[in-house]
Amino acid sequence: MNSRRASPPAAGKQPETAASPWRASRERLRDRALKREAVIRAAAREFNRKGYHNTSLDDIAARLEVTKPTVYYYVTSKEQLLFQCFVAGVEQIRAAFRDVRHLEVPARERLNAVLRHYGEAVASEFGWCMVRAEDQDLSPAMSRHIKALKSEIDHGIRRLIREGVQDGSIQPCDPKMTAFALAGALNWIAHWYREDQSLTGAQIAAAFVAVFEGGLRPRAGSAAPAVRRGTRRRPRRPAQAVAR
Amino acid sequence: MNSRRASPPAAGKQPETAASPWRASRERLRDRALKREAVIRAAAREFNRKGYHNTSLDDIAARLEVTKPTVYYYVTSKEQLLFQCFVAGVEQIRAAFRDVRHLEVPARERLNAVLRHYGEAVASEFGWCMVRAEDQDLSPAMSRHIKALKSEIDHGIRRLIREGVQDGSIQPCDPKMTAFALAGALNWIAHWYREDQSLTGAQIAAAFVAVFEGGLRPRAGSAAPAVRRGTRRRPRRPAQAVAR
DNA sequence: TAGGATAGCTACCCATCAGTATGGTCGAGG
DNA sequence: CCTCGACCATACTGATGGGTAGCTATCCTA
Repeated sequence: MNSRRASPPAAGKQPETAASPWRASRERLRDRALKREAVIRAAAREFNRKGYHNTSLDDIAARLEVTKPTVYYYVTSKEQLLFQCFVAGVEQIRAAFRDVRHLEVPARERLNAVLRHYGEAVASEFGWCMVRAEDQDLSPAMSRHIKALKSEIDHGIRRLIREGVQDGSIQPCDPKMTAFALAGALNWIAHWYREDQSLTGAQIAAAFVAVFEGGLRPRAGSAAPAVRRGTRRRPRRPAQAVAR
Repeated sequence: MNSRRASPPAAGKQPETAASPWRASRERLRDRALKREAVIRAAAREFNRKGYHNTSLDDIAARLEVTKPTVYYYVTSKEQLLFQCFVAGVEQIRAAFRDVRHLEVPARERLNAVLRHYGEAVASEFGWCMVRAEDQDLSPAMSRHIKALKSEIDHGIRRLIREGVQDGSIQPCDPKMTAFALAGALNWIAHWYREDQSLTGAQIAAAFVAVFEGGLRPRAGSAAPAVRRGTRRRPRRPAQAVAR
């Protein structure tokens, strides 16, 4: 992603982008914050690939072409690493809420805008960490912190739904369940996006929003002509293909 | 830790149901399958509480008031334990597909029936394992197996969606994205159901299906009267309550 | 009542991995 | 040139936990 400082290639193996800042060994910039950020990103990528528990700090260090104590020079623990990844992801979503706060459009459109950003965040490199950071893996303090952030987002969605119901732009519904359904669908993107990147996060989010908006049941005046029955029994395939 | 053998109460702590079969010390049924099932269920419960990696086999054994080698007497590895839990959950969903196969109703109703069972399965005690069993935690062989099962379910949902579009009972849409959205929302139940069991799995699933069916956008002839604007800016709360 | 199968326990091995002690290198300032 | 501090490596510790070796107790069968 960022090949900093004019050091030619030197790292010819991993197709990963983002050459580590340490490579430019001579003119190494001594900007702590930048390196720390690189550590966080590397951790996010490894967590994303192998999961939190299957990633050792040696792995992360190796990916940066440094050693474990170097990683510990920038973060205090593995747990903090996960937490930072989580916060990085969540911050994108909080920004989405701030962005729509001042829009003078019906709540449903504000909600859709948030959901689109939400989807992009989940498909981003921090998406996995954000979605999968489990309270069980963290100290009670950090667990509380994460829950609070998640709850904030959840209630933000619920509020938009309530407002939409009030201003008539959203079908009357249970805000809590609806928020769970929407957020769940988007969160789940993190589970399959890694294996199927045929669409961008924005495209997926847009497709999801379309599904949420319209619903499954055909609308009057929509494309589908009528309730024509008939195709309800298919010819019974002999053996269910389990293939992949 | 465990006072074994005919000791009446001794374990007065956990409100958990399902007393371990070992308690009935005298007339203990020597049905391997039953005990093995108890091991699987205990594992599912512990995985559900603390996550796969944070659960040791000693934990599971302690919960059953036996020791680790006893657990290994019924399963060959921790990995297999997770796999069995996964299969137990997935089997409920496969059964749902079989059940609706012969219904003579529009595909949307068949889909809804599957989704309701799906939701119940996710909220069941195996839901967590089914949803969270990660290929990274399993051997390549089991990983492939799990992927195949997941793919089978995914394609089953897609097929119902396609059939619904054909028979006119479902709004035209992209079957793949729609299936992902539906399954994602339902899968995500496993993440919050543990902490919020105010509703049963069936109730949640029904609520979700209602959201999916109707969509967010108000329908003509529905409750919401009109597009009455007005409430779009709230009085701006002073400090966003992050509370829980 | 001997003998085998079943079922469970104690005690152990060992690989992994988070985290650390310690010491070396390099640039900057004196 | 010398020293200080920032930065990073080598090499270690300590604990956890998956998995096993081998003994023991009970029951069923003959």
